Amino acid sequence: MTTRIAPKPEGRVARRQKRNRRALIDAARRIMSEKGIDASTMLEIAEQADVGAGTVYNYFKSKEDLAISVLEELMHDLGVKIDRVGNSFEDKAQVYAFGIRTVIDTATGDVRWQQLLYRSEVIANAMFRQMGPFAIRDLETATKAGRFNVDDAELTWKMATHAIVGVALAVTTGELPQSVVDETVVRLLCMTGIGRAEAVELAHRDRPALPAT
Amino acid sequence: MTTRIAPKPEGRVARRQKRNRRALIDAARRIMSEKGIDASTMLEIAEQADVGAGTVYNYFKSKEDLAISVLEELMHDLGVKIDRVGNSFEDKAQVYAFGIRTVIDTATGDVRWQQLLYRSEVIANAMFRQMGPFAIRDLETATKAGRFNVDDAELTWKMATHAIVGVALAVTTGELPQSVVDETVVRLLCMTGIGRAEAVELAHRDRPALPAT
DNA sequence: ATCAAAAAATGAATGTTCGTCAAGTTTGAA
DNA sequence: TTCAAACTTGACGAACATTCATTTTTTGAT
Repeated sequence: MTTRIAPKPEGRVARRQKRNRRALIDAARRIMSEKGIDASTMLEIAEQADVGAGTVYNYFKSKEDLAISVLEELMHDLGVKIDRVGNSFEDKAQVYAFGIRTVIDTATGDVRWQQLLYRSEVIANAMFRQMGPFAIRDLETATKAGRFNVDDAELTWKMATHAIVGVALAVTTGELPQSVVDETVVRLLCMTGIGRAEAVELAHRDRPALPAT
Repeated sequence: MTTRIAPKPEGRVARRQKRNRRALIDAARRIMSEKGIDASTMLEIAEQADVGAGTVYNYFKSKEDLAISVLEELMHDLGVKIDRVGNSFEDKAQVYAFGIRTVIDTATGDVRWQQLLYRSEVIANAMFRQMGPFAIRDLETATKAGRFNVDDAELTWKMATHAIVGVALAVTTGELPQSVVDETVVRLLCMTGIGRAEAVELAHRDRPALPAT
């Protein structure tokens, strides 16, 4: 006889807060993707999310903090999606190859990413943290299987994220042509200590499409 | 009998402009190195350079533009200095290895660089442009000599600059220990298509010190 | 159901900084 | 000396991130 009505595992407040947080991240992503992080204003984001200007600061410490949340979510989602597909490969080296290939394709192809690349260190860091667990695991697995030669997977992944963002930015600005993507994958694979010939072979295997957004 | 006094190849204006430009870049470098690019104000830079606030904009289109000039000069100077020493090596692969090693050591060791790393894409781009002529030439020379296997040196260098800045930033923030520098050089050499064993050997050869600043 | 205290939301106000501009100064040629 | 062009200046406007006093909503005790 403690309670007759169903227990409330989550109050109205919690729900509203979840809604607000979600609305803010969605609004920020839309606006920041369109105009770039710096050119986006907190007021516009708040309006788009339908909350007061001050409310944003109940949820995020600063504009930078909000941008980081946006980027981390973007990276997290892509990481999970890649991981689901990638696990189907037999060759463990191919798992990593598929992952970096897909990230680069997304970074250079998805308009939602392009404006975000201008804050390289922020996006690279988000990529490092959110996709790192998968990428580092793949590097280590492939090394144990004798395919790669990587003893500091964390460092290798750190280098890879920054290189990926750098190339994606150069492609986006037109400084480098889209066609460098292939060679970028090859170079990143070379970084794992396999020779170039093997890297080329690995980079050119057929790969499945990602499930749609 | 045209002029008796020494010819004036350069008027007072030109001299003042040279002084002002120099003073501005020096002031900007000092202040930006200390507080970071974003936290530096144009007013403080102008005062430090002893010119009016508006004058800065006669020399630089914007704060960003001034920061780029600072970084390009920093990169240019280091590039030239490295190039002078590097040319003494017989092994062409060693020239490139020495170059990237020195850049990383400087980036992680010189306090004047540390605050600047937070604008990764700007500093990586300055590095790409100013040291690119040397680095790309070295990559191509070593490839022709059969030491490296690089057919798109520009891309390889683009990736290297971003990776270097990324690692340097991680070391600066304490996210990665200083000791990763060795392995970073090895990975960057791997990127050139030589195998890992050779990269390790190349990275660990003795190297001469740079002449002091 | 009522109410007071706590939590959250609000948007007007604050403070900072970039970049502009009208007014003043310097330059060097005539 | 005179003058127009080029340069310098610092006060100012506009934009924006963040703060904070107030108002609104929620909570839980009675």
